[in-house]
Amino acid sequence: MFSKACEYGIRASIYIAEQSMLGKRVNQKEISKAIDSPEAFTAKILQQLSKNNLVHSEKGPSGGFTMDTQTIDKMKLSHIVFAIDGDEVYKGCGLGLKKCNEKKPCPAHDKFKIVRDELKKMLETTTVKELTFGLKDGFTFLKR
Amino acid sequence: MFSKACEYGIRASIYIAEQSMLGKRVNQKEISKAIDSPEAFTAKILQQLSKNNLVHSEKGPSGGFTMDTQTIDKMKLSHIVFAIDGDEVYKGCGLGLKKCNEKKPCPAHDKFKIVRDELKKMLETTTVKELTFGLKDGFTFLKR
DNA sequence: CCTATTTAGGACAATTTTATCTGAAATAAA
DNA sequence: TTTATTTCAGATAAAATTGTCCTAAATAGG
Repeated sequence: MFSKACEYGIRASIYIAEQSMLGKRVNQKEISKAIDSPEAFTAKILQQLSKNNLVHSEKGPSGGFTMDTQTIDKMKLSHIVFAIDGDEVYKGCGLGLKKCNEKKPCPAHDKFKIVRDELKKMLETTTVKELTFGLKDGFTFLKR
Repeated sequence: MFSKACEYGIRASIYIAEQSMLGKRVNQKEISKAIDSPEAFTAKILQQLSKNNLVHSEKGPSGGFTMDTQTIDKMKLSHIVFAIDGDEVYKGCGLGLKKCNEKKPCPAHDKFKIVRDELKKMLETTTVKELTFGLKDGFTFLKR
């Protein structure tokens, strides 16, 4: 559904948010360990998130990544997905047609529309913050 | 959402079904022209569909691909997707975890479940046959 | 039987995605 | 000021996906 980069990006964001709420700054190594992802590749994705102002980064010793309170409250999954994969997932044609729209739809247009709208709605309403809640209770997991 | 191979596979299947209902057998060249896909690559995908008994192929002059009436009536999108991409799209974890399930879910498990179930349902209930209906009327399109 | 046409199958090539490596820039602390 | 630590940026590598090419196998028709 999403690219590996996007999956890592979402997991990293959730982890950073969780740790930031505990007042903790985390670095690349910790993050990739916490979400079980390749370190260097994850670093690239963190750069992307940072450029898009979805996470805050600081260099130097005791540096690392944080997410400020405002962002934690506002950030939706759609922001991460858009920054990494774009909106093709829920805007593109299910059958891969370049110019598929209401006026000249592919045969499955309406069928896919329902699913894609559902996905879009989910991504746009789900906050990163709410996804952190289950973590501390040990109800949900970011690896394995 | 799906691989290119799968997108071409679905489009090809719809086209073959449509032509078969008109009593016409179609060959690789016609198919890739009709759905605007790379010919050799499409040939590979047709092989896959043929091996999975989703389409019928015949060699030699005046050979080509057909879909028998029974198959046209029964075939769902899920059959094509499964044959080419597998069931990862609607069974795999949205965040890419290998062992994500009800007992040990990822933070977004329930959120994704709604969407994936919707997708699964759509794929399992949508027939290739019904997708051909709009084509003859010029309401729907398989290319561009 | 011979030839032309078509699918089947395998090897190969190009592109995209995933992942690694190396050095520069920033910065905190000694 | 020096050193160690960290992110940033660019080059490179590996793997997967997408796409091509060539030959074999089947078969219809002359």
